[in-house]
Amino acid sequence: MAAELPDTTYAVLGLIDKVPGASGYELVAVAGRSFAHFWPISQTLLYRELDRLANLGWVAATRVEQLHAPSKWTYHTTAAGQQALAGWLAAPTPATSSFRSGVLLRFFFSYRMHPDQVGSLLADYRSTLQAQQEELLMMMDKLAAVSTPTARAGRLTALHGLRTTQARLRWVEEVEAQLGEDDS
Amino acid sequence: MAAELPDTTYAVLGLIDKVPGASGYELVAVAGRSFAHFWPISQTLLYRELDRLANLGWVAATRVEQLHAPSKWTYHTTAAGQQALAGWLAAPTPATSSFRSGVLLRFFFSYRMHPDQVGSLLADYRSTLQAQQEELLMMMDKLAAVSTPTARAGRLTALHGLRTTQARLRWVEEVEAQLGEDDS
DNA sequence: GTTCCCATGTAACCCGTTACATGATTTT
DNA sequence: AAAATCATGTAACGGGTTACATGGGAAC
Repeated sequence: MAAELPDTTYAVLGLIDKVPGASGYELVAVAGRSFAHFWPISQTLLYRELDRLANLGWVAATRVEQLHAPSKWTYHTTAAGQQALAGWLAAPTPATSSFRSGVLLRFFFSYRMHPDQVGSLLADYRSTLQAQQEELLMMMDKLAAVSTPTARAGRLTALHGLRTTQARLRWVEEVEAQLGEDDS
Repeated sequence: MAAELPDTTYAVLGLIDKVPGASGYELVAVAGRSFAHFWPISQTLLYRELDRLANLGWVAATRVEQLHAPSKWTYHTTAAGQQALAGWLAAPTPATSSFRSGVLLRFFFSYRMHPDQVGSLLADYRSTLQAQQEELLMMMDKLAAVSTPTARAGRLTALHGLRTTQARLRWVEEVEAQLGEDDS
């Protein structure tokens, strides 16, 4: 019986299924632009998964020579790969979700900080959230122009991030208001 | 120059500073009840950090014999440990935050699923979110009764989780409504 | 008398990261 | 001449996980 594979393997498999004929280099870029917000993958890891998928026979690699750029490997899913992807999608989701926030961890110990340190912690958090928000808005804008099922799925995951980010921005304001009361 | 320590080390250090005289076993329980929502720590890892902190001289361990239970080690921060904690809190936060969601990853590939598979994916997601919400509400309720700075900090981090969870619940409804339109 | 709570630990694994290497081609 | 893009890879590390071991006292 085969050992269970990490979700990351299926993430890369799904990407190749979505963008057939792409090189590893291109897949890294696509991953960074698409699901990086809820499933980040580093370049090294993606290449490792490419190896694994090829060994499993789930993707096939083709060498492509280029004139104005170095040669590259391109990938596409095999029938077995598409079946594996479908099986993974059909299986019950084990609710694998992880969240770690350095900001919240520090805020949890904020009673050991000077009040203005707490202020700048929140201010920094707000600006990262705002940057995130703009990025997500741009992504959704770009996807709104396309009316394919894949674009819609991407747009809705971006919306998930946007709603999350907006709620957290409101939280920052809520907390700042509450802390402001005590300082006066 | 000392290698940089992971945030987890400071998380445990902060916990001991917050709950002095606790045993490793108790700290595991406290960590699970307090910052597990944004900084989960497994039992094994926490014990490893306890070792590290003792070796650093940031916490001191005391053996305590018990009559009706096995002997235990209890921990409290040293002056050096408190200084290290303060230094960590004062340093600029490198925005270490990571988020990985198995649900979103699958939803991103939902165009390869049957419509009712998407439906149950969302339904499952909703119930985990609702369970999370109730847990956070209970936590906030319990902390609202206490009016110490540490309780307030804990309550506000719980509020962060609550706002996040609520936004995601609204996202589920938003998405379900949008998918419902197409099925009819 | 089995199961739960207290209490600490070992072993093994591997996912994911950072840093670095290489080399050609194209743009500035 | 330098920097950016394309393209793939190696090496080393470590943080975090799961599974398991142990053992006594308490509770049901």
